[in-house]
Amino acid sequence: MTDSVPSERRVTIKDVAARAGVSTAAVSIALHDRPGVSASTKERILAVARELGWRPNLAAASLSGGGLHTVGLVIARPARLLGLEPFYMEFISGIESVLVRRSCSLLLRLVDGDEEIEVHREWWQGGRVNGSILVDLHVDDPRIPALAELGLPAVVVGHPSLAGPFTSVWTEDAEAITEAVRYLAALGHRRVARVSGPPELGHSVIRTAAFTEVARDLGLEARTVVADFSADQGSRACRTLLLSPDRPTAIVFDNDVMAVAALGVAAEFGLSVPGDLSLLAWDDSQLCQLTRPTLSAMRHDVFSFGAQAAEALFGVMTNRPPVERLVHAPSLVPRASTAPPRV
Amino acid sequence: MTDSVPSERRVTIKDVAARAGVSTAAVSIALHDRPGVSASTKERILAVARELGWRPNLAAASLSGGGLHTVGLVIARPARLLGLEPFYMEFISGIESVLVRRSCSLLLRLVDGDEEIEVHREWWQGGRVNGSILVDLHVDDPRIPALAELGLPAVVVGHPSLAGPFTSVWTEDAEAITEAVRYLAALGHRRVARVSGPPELGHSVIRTAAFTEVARDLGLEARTVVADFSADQGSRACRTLLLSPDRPTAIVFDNDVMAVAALGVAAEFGLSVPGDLSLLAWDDSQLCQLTRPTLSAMRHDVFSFGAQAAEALFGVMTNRPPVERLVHAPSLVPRASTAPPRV
DNA sequence: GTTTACTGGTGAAACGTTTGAGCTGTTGCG
DNA sequence: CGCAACAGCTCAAACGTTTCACCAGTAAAC
Repeated sequence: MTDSVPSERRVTIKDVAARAGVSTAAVSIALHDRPGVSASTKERILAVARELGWRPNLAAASLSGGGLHTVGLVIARPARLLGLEPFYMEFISGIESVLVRRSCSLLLRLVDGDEEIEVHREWWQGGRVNGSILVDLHVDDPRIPALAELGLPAVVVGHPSLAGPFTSVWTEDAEAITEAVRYLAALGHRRVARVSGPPELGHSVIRTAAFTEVARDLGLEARTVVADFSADQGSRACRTLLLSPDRPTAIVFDNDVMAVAALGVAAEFGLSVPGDLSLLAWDDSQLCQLTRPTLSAMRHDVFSFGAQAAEALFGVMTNRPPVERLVHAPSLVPRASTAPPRV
Repeated sequence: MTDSVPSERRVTIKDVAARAGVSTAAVSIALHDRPGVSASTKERILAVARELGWRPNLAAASLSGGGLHTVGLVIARPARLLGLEPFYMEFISGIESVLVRRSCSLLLRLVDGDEEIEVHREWWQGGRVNGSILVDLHVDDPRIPALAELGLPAVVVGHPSLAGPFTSVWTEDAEAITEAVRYLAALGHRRVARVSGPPELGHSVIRTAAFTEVARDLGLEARTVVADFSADQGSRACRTLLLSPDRPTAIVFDNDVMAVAALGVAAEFGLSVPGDLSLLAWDDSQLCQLTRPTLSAMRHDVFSFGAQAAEALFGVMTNRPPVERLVHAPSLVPRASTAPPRV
């Protein structure tokens, strides 16, 4: 194959201006649909721009402070864990669905440790993002004060009580887990357990508190075992529970991957699901419908969750007053993995 | 909460220069570790930069043509499908593992239709990316000539025969599927089938050809049914196969999601896996180990695949001579879903 | 017929960095 | 001693936009 010619010089706003017989300022104005040029010249400029195949150089634009082009997302989880977890990809899809309409792109970074703040600082001070979305909110999250001081426009995914001065988007976890436990109680379960995500995460704490409270109210025996969302630790946690003297007859999981893993553990133990053991997943993805038995789950529209976060971020970036956005409460989708306990 | 002060003015190279008593040029030189300043001044400059908390403004840098900061990735699949498919997130993780070491970020875009070329054009001409990774290569892919003409540094994930002038990174699919079919034949299967991905994809074509060829060589009865990687279509394809007069005793899938779905279909039909039907997945992710029975799979290290692609891209961006990189052939991981057919 | 207001535009500075040409002072060589 | 070579540094232009102050013309108001 012949080396393709790397094409002529990049066409700039200057070229458009020259060809249209106006100044670059006029071109800029026309392209942004701002008042200052007549309708006819605007048309002419736009036509020329189209004809020449002009594309904005956003590096230049962001240097001189114009436009919103990029939002940042940093995910701080071990890379290997991310593959299986459908959550993030769906969340990202949701974000993108909003960005695309605004011709905005997503800058993504996966980090292992706590270098997240530094990444945000580089991005923001480096003029590479116009705003960021913060996920996996911790209790007393150090990112909050750090990013607030930077003046970075951001939206936090997590409960407002943890979000400091930032706009936050969250789901009503407490309510959802209450619904879940009530449901299990209604089926007749008296000993329920929960396998949670990492206790540093804000929503883990919230769910744990609500879980404990509703169980007490209903007079159930309840315990929570900590895991980290991975299949491995989910299995381990499940084994721990099943080996305990008074093993629970129902288990709620903080995501779907762990619930799927638990299905395998139940098989190991020769327990039938849902006969001997009921399982309830969280973050209902297609995963839950692929297993046999299918998994009952707390459904949560992650896609539109991401979209909401992005919308909120645009609100912040365009200086609309901050709001707290409750997306919705996950709702119970009963499938084949939950049933009354055998007596 | 009080509005946090948006912090003082951004600290620029000029501030550093002033404080260190040198010119901005000297600072730039020192920061890039280029020859032109003495060791002592360099030290001084770096110290001042650190002290002042200077961060490079990459918008400015890329305007004046310096440095490699961003690589682009466009994924063109329906957003909803992306959630479940572990492939991309793992692939992205692999890319990131390389980028991070070079302080480079990933610009991501999900598109629905064929607007991908336009996105690349905007990114490249807009000075937002220094190079891109192309995935899901089609036969006669229109992106190849378009991007070649742009002069965009890129790496193609797919077979070199489809990559035009670009460096390509690929896995030896033909070899792998040959291994898979040989394995099934060795187990005693005489009627094998395959559920493929979309036929537009380059690797679908390659796999189909190889599958047909090896089956003929081995004297097997073979057929391929087309699907699109989704659980839904995977199930449908599987049903089609199981309803056919001479139903196959073994099925190979082009990804893992469809194989998992097939497990459910087998259950519907009252067929035991692997007794009545052997299933073999592709792109072995943790998903394959979560099911009961666990799924035999063609393992493929997607993470390092992504890493390789990123490495290759850096090669291209730094003008190292183009090479074709074979990552490796997927290898068979036998688990519980494959066995000799019941007679 | 002068002032006022507005429309439609221009010119130039600014954003923060890189880079190549040029300048200075010291050292080495003949 | 005179000149070349070089290290170490400075100057200023350039990258492509945006924006703000300003100006010319025209129309409306008085």
